[in-house]
Amino acid sequence: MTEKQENILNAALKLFATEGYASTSTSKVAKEAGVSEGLIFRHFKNKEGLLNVIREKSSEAGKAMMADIVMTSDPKEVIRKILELPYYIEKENYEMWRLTYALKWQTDNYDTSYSDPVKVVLREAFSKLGYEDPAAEAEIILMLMDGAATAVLLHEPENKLDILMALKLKYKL
Amino acid sequence: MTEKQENILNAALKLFATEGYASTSTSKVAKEAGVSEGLIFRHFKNKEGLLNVIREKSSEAGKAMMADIVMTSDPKEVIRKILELPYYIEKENYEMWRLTYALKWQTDNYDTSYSDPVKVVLREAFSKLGYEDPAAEAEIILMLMDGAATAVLLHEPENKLDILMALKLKYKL
DNA sequence: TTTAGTAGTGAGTAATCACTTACAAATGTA
DNA sequence: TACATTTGTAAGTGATTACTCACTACTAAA
Repeated sequence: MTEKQENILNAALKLFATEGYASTSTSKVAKEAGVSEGLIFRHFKNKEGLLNVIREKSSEAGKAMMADIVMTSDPKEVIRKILELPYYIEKENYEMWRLTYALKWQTDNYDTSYSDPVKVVLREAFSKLGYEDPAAEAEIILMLMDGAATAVLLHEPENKLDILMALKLKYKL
Repeated sequence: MTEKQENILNAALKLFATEGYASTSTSKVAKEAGVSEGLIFRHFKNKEGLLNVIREKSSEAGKAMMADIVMTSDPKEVIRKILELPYYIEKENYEMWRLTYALKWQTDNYDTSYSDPVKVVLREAFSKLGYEDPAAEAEIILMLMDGAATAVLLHEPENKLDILMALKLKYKL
């Protein structure tokens, strides 16, 4: 991965995340990256290829975060880690997550590859804890995580820590 | 509102919701609506004007749904109604909500005008019920609603009713 | 019946789109 | 050094974009 390739990827991530994939032109990406427009096509074949590389990187980052959770055996620990995820997104990864969440609403684009294994682990966790409907509880936790991530990414509530505390209390963590 | 105007609005809503605002051309909207492209600009000035009319209609629909909740006095009833919202979205309104949720991720576009009053009512409700941190609880309910709506709109979980039941149980409704 | 305003169209417009091509510069490799 | 490959650019390409313009058809009031 050369320096200019990374410049292109960084510029594309920034622009796709803030202005949207469809409304970001390849010429704008090139200008932001400080390279000629043709270089984008040399390295990434086409605009979608560029998006796919970014998506793949994001997907890997997501899987890495989930991998730790999937290996956790203590059920309360599993739930705690998932609830904490949105509140420990690092500033430098905001754009990546914004883009990921925005792309969810594109028609073709629904990927369960790294939420499915978590769902399984969650069901086991709630089962161990004696909850009545572990499948429903797993779904609820994921909804909660999704809603929390959306809130953090879009309007960053000022009582973040209070919310997380109240959440933990709910699950007696 | 003439018939052709409504045709344009319906076509635009459908296409904006399924393919995205930026990647839907005015010519595509015109074709879908069965009118000349020029008519769109006669009636709605420009592409953004067309979107704004749709947005305004959606916003009114949203406010109407919230109005009932804001006037409810019984605290448990307030919470129940909000949690139920995503599970009673009518099929005919799916496109409207999909578009609303997708547009949230557009930069300029964060509108709290009809979630703010609900937040106030929720805080009161949790306060009345003796919860320790009503502000955080209100935020959590809204996150839950948001996550549930996202789930329903994007992948329509097959255990919808179980989830809703488990949710109600959590708040002793 | 004249007049005026609105509804509607089809053929334009310049600008921008994603992408290609021809070629030069840099880099590796024998 | 000689040669092959990769990296990079500038100037294109046709297609599509949002939008305009000149015009006709229709409706309603004076």
